[in-house]
Amino acid sequence: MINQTTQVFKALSDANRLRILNMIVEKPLCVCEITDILELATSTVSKHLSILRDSGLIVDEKNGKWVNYRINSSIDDEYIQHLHFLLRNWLKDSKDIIRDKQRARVSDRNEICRRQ
Amino acid sequence: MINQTTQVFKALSDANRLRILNMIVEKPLCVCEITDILELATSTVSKHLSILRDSGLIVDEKNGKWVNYRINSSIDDEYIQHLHFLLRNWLKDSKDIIRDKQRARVSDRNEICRRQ
DNA sequence: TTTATATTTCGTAGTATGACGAAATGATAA
DNA sequence: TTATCATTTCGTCATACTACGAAATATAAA
Repeated sequence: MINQTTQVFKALSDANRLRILNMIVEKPLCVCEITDILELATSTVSKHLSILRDSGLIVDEKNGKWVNYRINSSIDDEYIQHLHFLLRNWLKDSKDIIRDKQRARVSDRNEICRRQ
Repeated sequence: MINQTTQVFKALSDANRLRILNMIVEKPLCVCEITDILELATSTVSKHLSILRDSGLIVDEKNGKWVNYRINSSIDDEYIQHLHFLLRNWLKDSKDIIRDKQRARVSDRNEICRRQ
C-alpha cells in the first residue's frame, strides 16, 4: 500500500515524465512522437514510459507497428485520477508544458518517425 | 514551475517521508520523537525533514531546545493542500501508517528523547 | 522471405539518493 | 562558564536513477 504510493510519486518526480503525462492528455502518442518532442534517445523515452505504465498512471495499446500511450482513465483508482486532475492544473501555465502540448496536437507520426 | 513540482513529488517518493507526513497530521513532533517511531538514525531523520521542508510540505518551529515539525497549512499553495488531503486518504488504511499515528498521539518527548 | 520501421531490453557511465556515525551548532540547565 | 541535550551538517558507502548506444524483438512493407 505505502510502496504502491511511493511508486506513483517516484514516477511523478521527473520533469520528462511530467512532460509526457501532459502531452498525452492532448492525444495518445507513440514512442517516436514523444521522443521527437522531448529530444531524448528512444531507449530513454521507452524507459520513462515503462516507469509511468508500471505505476498505473498510463496504459499502452498496440496499434500496428506503433505502441500508443495514453492516460489511464479507468476509474478503478480514484487517487490516480485525482493526481491526473491535479497535474493538469498545476502545470497548465508552464511555458514548456504549453509548447509540448501544442507540438503533441499537431504531431504526425508518419512525418516524424522515419527521420530518427 | 515544473522543477518545483518535481521537487514536491520527489519529497513524496520515499516511504519514510510519507510516514512522517502522516504522523505529524496527528500532532506536531520534534526530531527525536520521529526518530523514535521510524527507528532510524537522527541524522537520517533530520535529512528527511529538510527535504520535506524545502518542498514546502511541512514547516518547522523552534521551541526551546526542540524543533517542532508540522504540516504546512498555509493556504498560499492550493496544490500542496490538495496533496495533503490526497495523502491522508490514500494511506489511511495502511497498517504501518495507523501504528505510526497511534504512536505519534501518545508520544511524550520528555520520556523519549534522553534515551537515544 | 528479406528489408525497413518501431519499440524494448541490455550494458554502462555519471549522478543522485538514503543510510550511518562523527563532528559541529544551538539552546537549556547546572 | 561548563555540561547536557536536540538538531544539523559533513564525509562516506552502497544502492538507485537517468542517460546513451548497441543489440534484440516485433510488426509492416517490399
